Amino acid sequence: MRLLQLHYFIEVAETENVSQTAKKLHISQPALSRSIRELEQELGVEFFSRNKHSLELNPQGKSFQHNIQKALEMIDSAVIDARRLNELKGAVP
Amino acid sequence: MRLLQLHYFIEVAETENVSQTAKKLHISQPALSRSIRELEQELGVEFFSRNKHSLELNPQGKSFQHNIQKALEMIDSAVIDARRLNELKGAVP
DNA sequence: GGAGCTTACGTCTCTCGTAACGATT
DNA sequence: AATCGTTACGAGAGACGTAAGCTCC
Repeated sequence: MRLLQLHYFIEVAETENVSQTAKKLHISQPALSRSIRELEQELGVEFFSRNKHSLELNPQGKSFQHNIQKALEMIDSAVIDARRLNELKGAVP
Repeated sequence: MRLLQLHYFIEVAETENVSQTAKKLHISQPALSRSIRELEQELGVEFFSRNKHSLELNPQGKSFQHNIQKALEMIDSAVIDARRLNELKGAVP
């Protein structure tokens, strides 16, 4: 499970469209399709209902989307907080 | 920023000892040392005070440790929840 | 001198993009 | 016929382990 895969998943979950998301993320369509599929295989969970032509987020996918989105936001905040503390370093007289 | 790097950071932050943590994680000492350093370089923040022989977690490091630990737990929970929903799939008559 | 962190280097795995295919509308 | 998702393959980048160097107790 890679961090980038999780970001990719969030974007695809919002649009339910790989081609469109690939353009937005500036990566190729196959690379994005593979990332999502490998994530599902590794976790042993299918997040999308596939009919060989389109994707639809299922209940597991919706749950995962919600939880992972919060986790990613938390990581972003952790970085921002650390950088802020780093800026203040030595600012106390 | 890799997910594995964050896990490594959490472990090293707890012990403040790379060698010991490397044995526990079953990776080499240099690989672990590099992972931590690369994480710091990428984020532009130093998490440890170094005196060329030992490490000590600084305020930025403590903040990051706390926040990232919660984020990683949230990711774990997200996976568990998704798997649970997957098991229940089709269980409703 | 022993314990600990870092740098150098070769190898190997993995990810990506291009190309080709199958399916659906 | 056109659009969308998936698979195949070659190339490039990245991560790890071994070996070597340097510092502190």
